[in-house]
Amino acid sequence: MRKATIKDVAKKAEVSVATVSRALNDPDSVKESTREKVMDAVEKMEYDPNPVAKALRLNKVNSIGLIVPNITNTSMAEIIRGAHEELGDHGYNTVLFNSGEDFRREEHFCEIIQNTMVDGVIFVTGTGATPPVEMLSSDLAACLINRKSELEYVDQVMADEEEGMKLLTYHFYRMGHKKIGFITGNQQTSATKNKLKGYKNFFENKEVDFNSEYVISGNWTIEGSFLAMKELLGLKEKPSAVIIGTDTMALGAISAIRDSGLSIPEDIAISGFDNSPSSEYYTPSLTTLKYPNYKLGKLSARSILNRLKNPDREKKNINIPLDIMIRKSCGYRMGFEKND
Amino acid sequence: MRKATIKDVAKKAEVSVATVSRALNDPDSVKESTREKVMDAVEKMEYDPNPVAKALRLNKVNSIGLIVPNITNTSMAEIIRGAHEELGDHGYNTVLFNSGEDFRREEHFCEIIQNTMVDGVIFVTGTGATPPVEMLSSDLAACLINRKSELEYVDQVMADEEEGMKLLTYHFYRMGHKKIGFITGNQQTSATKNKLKGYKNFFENKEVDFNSEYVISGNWTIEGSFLAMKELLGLKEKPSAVIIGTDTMALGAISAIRDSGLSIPEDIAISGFDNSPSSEYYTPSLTTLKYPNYKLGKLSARSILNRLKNPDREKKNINIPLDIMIRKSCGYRMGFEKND
DNA sequence: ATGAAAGCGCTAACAC
DNA sequence: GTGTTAGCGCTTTCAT
Repeated sequence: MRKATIKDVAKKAEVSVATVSRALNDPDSVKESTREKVMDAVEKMEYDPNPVAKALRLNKVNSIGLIVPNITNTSMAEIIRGAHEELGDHGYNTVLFNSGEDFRREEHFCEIIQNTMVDGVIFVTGTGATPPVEMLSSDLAACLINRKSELEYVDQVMADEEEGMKLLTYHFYRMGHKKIGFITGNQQTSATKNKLKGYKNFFENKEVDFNSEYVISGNWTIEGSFLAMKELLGLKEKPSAVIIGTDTMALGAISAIRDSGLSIPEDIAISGFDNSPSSEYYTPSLTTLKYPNYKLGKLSARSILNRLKNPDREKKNINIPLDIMIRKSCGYRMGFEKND
Repeated sequence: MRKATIKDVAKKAEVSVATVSRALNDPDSVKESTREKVMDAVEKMEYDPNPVAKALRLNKVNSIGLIVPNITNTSMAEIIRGAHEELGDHGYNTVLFNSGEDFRREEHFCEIIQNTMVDGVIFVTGTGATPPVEMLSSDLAACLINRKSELEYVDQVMADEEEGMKLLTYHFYRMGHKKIGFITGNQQTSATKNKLKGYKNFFENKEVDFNSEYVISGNWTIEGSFLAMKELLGLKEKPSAVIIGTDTMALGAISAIRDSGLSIPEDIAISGFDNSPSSEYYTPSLTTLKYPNYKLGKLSARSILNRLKNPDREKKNINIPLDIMIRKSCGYRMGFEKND
């Protein structure tokens, strides 16, 4: 049988279509007896309002596009999960676009999304170029995850590496460490600069002094990190804890410590930074910082929903602190902090 | 500026809206000069046809819902990737629903999807119950992945365990094995029955005889498999190759072989079945069968697209053979077969 | 080859 | 509290 329309329901309930619409969308505005008649007819005819007609009328489809570089990647999956959940909780659907790290497909998506039924777009960017958000018509709400954009109407939510570094440093401080070293990546990069900012900022508010001898570049390689750790270990007052800029570099630092006959975390406590999948299996397991992927997804969704409600609000930049992932290498024994 | 509509374009191009529509959707039906005028206006006004209006008029939204139990799972991600790609190639969007293995949410999705702008639904089912497809209004095309349904209008695409088992048996046969054992799971289950069918079917067309001594239940446990392998090894004519019903059970079989002082694959070649993530790291790495997730996604999309084209076609069941994953435990040395 | 107009199913402004 | 009706933006029949 043909799907029932509002007209059919109106006829059956012997009221006008307007009343049916009201009974459904604003029940209090119709008399109870009428409402019951309508609901009865709705039930009997298995009436489902046509979402397309509604969308046309209201100029609002209740869907958000989500463009990701690679669903296969588990961090990405977490982002999607977070965004999807938040959107769903607010009655929005998630329209997925997977570019497979292909910039041309990303561009293509930006093009076709104009002809797609979405109220807004969340971009998750991969390692590649910044997505061509400029292509987007300005009446589409947009939010960027982990990328910046100068566009005034494009919100962004990012993982806050500076804050993360502060967190890590403070964590060691709380455990009694006063001499905390830092093996950086390439110091020219903004990633390293941000971390350095977090590291330095920490000292400003503590009685511990910043010591430039404790900051050495590991040059983003395992070997570089090995050398850097050796250098730290050669200091007359060697640090009792060292933060290493990436989990991979930590591998070099670990072997340098072993090489010197020291043990982790007893003689020296360490942490990595980015929670690579294998860091859990290092010996000892590596304390590190984890991208809050689920939260990134969730907050980006919230952000775009807010912009939809208030299109003219000013650009919003959200920075999410990274989650600290406490494992054995930092010597903390009080159990694990919870992470999502 | 307000988004341009077809009316605006018509005015600018000094033609009727009908002509604009035609110029866009059926260019050959308008005079070249007119077409150019129209296209010019379209360009200038940055006109994008409103997809919602189009959808209302054509009663077709060009989107398919994809309900999955858990995006976080990598097999699921592959399914999504396959489906999304195929849908995209045919101009369809993918509306994602992630139930998080929660049956209540799955039910909820079945409910709201009636009020969602999709032309059809693909269900990927997890370990839980069969999704409540009966709830779906029959004018929504539906396709099930890895589950059966009696409903006449619901297509299904499944991984073909029987065919997979045949593949595996044939693989050993090709390598010269005549005595091929099979350690099954619980023999009451349909999964085991299907595999057994594949195993037996193989012998029907070969000069090798089926030998019931070679089929022993490992009872789905590591210990059971250990015992089963011991039994096979104790046969006067012990098999030279053994297929084990699950990768996990293979662990028991492996230790039984070691325990008997035999080595894999030199003395006895083995394979597992389901490509568990760790099977690659067994010693030796385990030859096994892999679910063709990407293909499952791709074919389910194709299936639903076909049904949309031809709503009255008869129910279609697609069985996809599992991909063989050749590693060291089977003794095959000619390189790896390709897998997606 | 082109235009006028109906209508997809719904909501909301207006009238009563 | 309820009905009438215009109109969201598009495609398509029917005329011309």
